[in-house]
Amino acid sequence: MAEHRGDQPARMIGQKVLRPREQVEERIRVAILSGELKTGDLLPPETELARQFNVSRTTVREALRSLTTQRLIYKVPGSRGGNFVQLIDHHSLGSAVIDSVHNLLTLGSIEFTEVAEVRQHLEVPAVRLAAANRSDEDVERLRDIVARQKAASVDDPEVPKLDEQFHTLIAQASGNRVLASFVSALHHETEPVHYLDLSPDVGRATVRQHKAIVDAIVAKDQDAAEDAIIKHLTYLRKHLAAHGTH
Amino acid sequence: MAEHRGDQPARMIGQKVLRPREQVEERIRVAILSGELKTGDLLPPETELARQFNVSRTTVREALRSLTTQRLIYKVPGSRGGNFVQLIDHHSLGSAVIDSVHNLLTLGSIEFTEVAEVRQHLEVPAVRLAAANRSDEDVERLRDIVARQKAASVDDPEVPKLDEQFHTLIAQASGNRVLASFVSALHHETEPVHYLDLSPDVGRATVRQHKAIVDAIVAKDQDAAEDAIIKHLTYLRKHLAAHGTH
DNA sequence: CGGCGTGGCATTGTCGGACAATAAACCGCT
DNA sequence: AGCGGTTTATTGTCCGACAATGCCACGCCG
Repeated sequence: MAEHRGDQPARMIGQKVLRPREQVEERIRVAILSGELKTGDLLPPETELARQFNVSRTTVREALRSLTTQRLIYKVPGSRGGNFVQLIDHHSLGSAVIDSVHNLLTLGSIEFTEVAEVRQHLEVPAVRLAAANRSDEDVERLRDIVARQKAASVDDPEVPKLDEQFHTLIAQASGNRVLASFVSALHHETEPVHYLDLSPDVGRATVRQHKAIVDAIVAKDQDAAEDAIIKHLTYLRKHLAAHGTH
Repeated sequence: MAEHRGDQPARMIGQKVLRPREQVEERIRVAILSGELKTGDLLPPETELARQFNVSRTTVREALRSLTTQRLIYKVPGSRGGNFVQLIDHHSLGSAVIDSVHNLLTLGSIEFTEVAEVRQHLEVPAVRLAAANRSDEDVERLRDIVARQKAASVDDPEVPKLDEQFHTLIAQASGNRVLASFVSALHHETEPVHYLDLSPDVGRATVRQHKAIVDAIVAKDQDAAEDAIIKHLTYLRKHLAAHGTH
């Protein structure tokens, strides 16, 4: 182990030269993705990693910074701190989509309507699958949400959050985690607008439509669920366009 | 400008303390997302940024490393190199989805079938929109792809790439860039399997079905397009299950 | 005159070491 | 036993230096 930096001679031709930082980053990434390092595991201290890889702590830190931004690890300062392996589940996909869509929207590289359109197209299979695959707990959670929506007044700041939870819950009940992540993420990015034009009438209608959707899911009636969600989405779209969505 | 580091006293209560790296990163991010810095623009050298922000180059570099990982900038070493503002369009969304889905699949946090299922659900609205919104150039490109697929032999290494291009082109023809990014990304992650069991018979049938889809899109017949894609997807699913997808 | 190596130069990449900031654990005083 | 200061392990930042990179200009040579 007396090898020193800078010795990658006589290797396969055409092999791209990897900078030290890239190699360190890749080695740690592979260790995580292969399961060698599991969720919650604490990596060795940066000085120790630097010693093991035989690079400077600066290089190790750049690799760790990149992995942190990729959400593969998270950093905790302090005595018992360190670099921990981040939990990586389907919510990561949702976060990634949210970030990217948010950037694209503020830059004007995509239109708001494109996001909303995709979300609506995803919600139809989501309710159908939910009606097919829902568990009893799903039903319980959905009824709870609808009850709280009925109780909330239209100017309650909780309203948008409840609506997002409602649609997210349905997507989760579908049993397809990719679908759930997409619906949740796209809903998160399209929600703020709903919040604007919310009259008591619209609020009551929304709750009624939500209830119809839940009833269909409870009855495991896929066609009824599809009808209900389409009515709901159509209703919302109408009451958005009326408000002038720039 | 004689202020020195470390002086953030007497500020709004509850205001989270931001580390220097976070502040630098945020300032640059805002500059990019606000349009102050445009695609292709060259940032000042790291030493100059360090001087302007009154932090060390190390800190600037960590901020830039994070922004690089987020694909907001890219770095070029060398004399005329520097940190450039990355092009941020809807393809960024596709890349983000690909990366995240890939991680989740190799970690076993999501199932392959979940990804394939969502993709198939998205392809239906994609062909319908394509039939409605296609341009003449879209038609040209699609016909070109199908022609090349017909010409290619089943063991041609181009086959998977052509299939991905075909489905991606349809999604692009829909006019919805979010939809196009999703379909393209999910297809990219689910394609390798198709590649396995590919007999000449299946190859011919695939080309025939592709042609039917294109014909429907050319005719702007949404219902026919939906029928055709559903037949195609069903056919593929059957010939995948037969092969035993672990 | 034109190609081509070659050395200069600006910039990023890495190094090494020091110190500051952080936060948990420890210890001692009451 | 509670409380507060102190120790300690680790990440965060600073500094200065040098290596690596890759464009550019210049000059050598054909």
